[in-house]
Amino acid sequence: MAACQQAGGDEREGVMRGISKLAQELGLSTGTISRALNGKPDVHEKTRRRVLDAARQLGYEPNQAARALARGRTQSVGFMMDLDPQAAASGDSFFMGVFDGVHSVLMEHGLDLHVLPCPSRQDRFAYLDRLVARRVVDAMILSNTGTADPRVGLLQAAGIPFVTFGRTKSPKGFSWVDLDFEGVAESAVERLVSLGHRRIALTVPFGDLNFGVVFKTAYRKALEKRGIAFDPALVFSTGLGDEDGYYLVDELLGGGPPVTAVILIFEAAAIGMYRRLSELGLKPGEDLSIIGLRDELAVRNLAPRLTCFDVPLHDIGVALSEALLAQMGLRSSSGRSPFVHLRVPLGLRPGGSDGTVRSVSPKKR
Amino acid sequence: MAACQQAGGDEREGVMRGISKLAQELGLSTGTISRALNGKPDVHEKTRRRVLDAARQLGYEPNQAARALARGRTQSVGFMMDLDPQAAASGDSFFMGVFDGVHSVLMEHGLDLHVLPCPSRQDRFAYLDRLVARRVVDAMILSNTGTADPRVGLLQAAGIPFVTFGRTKSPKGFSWVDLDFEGVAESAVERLVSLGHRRIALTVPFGDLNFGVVFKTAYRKALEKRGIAFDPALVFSTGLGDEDGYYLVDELLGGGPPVTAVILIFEAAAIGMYRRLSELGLKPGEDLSIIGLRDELAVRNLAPRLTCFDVPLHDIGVALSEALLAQMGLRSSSGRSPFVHLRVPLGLRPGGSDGTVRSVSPKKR
DNA sequence: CTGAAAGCGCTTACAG
DNA sequence: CTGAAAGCGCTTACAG
Repeated sequence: MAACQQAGGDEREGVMRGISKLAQELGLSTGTISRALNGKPDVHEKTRRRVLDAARQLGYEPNQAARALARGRTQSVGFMMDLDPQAAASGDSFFMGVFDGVHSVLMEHGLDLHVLPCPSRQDRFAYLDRLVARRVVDAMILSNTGTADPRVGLLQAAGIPFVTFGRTKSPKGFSWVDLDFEGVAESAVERLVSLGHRRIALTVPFGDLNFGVVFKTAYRKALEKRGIAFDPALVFSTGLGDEDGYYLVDELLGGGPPVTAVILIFEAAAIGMYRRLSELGLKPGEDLSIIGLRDELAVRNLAPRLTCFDVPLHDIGVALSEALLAQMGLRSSSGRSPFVHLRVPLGLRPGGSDGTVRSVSPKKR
Repeated sequence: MAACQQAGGDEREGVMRGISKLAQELGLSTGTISRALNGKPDVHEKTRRRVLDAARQLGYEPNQAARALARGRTQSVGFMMDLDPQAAASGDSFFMGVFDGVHSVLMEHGLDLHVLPCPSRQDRFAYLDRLVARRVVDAMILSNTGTADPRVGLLQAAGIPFVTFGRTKSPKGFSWVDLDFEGVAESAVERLVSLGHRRIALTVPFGDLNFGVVFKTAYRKALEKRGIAFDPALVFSTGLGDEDGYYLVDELLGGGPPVTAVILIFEAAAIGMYRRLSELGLKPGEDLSIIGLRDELAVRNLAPRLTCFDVPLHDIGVALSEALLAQMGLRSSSGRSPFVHLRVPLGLRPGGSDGTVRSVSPKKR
């Protein structure tokens, strides 16, 4: 039956791919197909319907690479996430909720979200540089911003729309969304001072993360506003783990005039603190007041319950993508400035881990 | 000097982009540039060096879309992750470690990793279908496999190399890596039985996740092997939250002959269980023995320490990408079968949450 | 060893 | 309203 040469429509079908197959099938040019599919106005309604029907039936979707090349944009947004091994180990689900929020907004604009995980052993700048040079995405969301984050300049120079989740030292000239560390510091200090505390410690992250600086500055301002001198000796760096809190307790209580309260940047430390306090026969909320940052599963079973803050992850994601859309020119920026600078307020969730001050007499170890 | 037509190097530079700019700069054809950059053998070593130097200096990276279109592959791998709001809320950092492992292997083969988060409100099949049809990535890693997961058939039909993190009901014809739930069930049951327990409950996830079925089957087998009849009334479905454990306690103790031990699929439930037991004046490890699945931060501060298992996230990532490389033909499959079926063993971490059985007389509520 | 040319699968002015 | 054609920025047989 079959001739030795491939001939006729059937055999050819296998050869044509993508839009040209559709075109052949419908007896239309690829240009018309493209216009119909992309909702261009100058297509006969009947033609458009035929095209749409056929496309659905054949499961046709335009090839991403071809479309991106022709259009000069990929229609996708990258979210760069650090694969910090410490973060990975510490039950940090911070981003899942954010992604969901980002996605919900991007979808409406036909944009895809690609999470681009930067391996722990790789340089963040180099990783981003390569992505940008290759034009893998049209726009970027950066997280974990450093105090002076060179990635910002890279993206600016490349002319890629972007928004950061977190400020940098000089937060002008680009859009960012960040947690309202100022508000957190203010309400935590306010709460502790009103409970009678004067020696209030603070923990900040190791390394060059900008929010450590922001948090410290806000804490200092909140203290001084209430006539309490800032004491640099009361600022401690910690990691994300619970064990950081364990050792912190001795540092807090071991020195000169003991600290009576502490505000934690990484709430997981509270877990270790409770443990160590218990060993010392001391009680959180009585002998040492503790306020954590984020209410998350890992600290939710502490007794007494940890006083901390609600972080609206989904809302943060929404805010990030809306700021980004404005940068991409897909949404009119609401204000006079083209840049969004948004500090997301966190609501305090009072627990029992902070209380009125009382004289502590820790056992010297 | 300049004719009315654009002429000379300078004016043109702005116009030419990418490889042709490089070609012009060096006085070579784009073909030669391409071959030099891609390490093809038939390029003069001196030429190659010139090209490589110029590329580095100009920060040239081939445009991703153009390259993908020309080559017919994107050189990137997708990792589909569900943005389950429940998972997001429950501190699930499970994937970060896995990503890092995946990345470490893919890098060596010049492959990029794109995490493709499927929004909670979107259908997983449709989401994947679109990605595949658009040829966004060359290969896929799927997670959270359902009992009968239609995504497997989709990928098979499309001829896209893939591997799943998790089995399905019929785990033939494709590669998967999964936790060794059989080993977990066996060693948990073994441990509990040797402590004298006979009424051992099990929790499984809600919904159609395959590992629930696998876990239950393995549990049943482990029991029967020891002459203990399987009792379906002792299998409970729970979610990922700590509160699931809270209510579970009453279910376990409230019925007929009380359960003396439970094996948890989601260890966070232990948090709620400890809380509820404490309210009832009962003690984990004494009045009720508990074994959790994964050792994670959220359960690490329980006292007594929860008996559970170590999950080697990074190794899992490595295994996934190696299985995938074999599918992609980038690595010879070691065995006779082209498919990898790997159950990753988990090491037991003994804690104090399980102990010898003793008669429990819970207060009736 | 290098260049000229075709082609990857789309989109988009440009004619008609 | 539709088609023919050029072009997006690469890669890769094919000549030479």
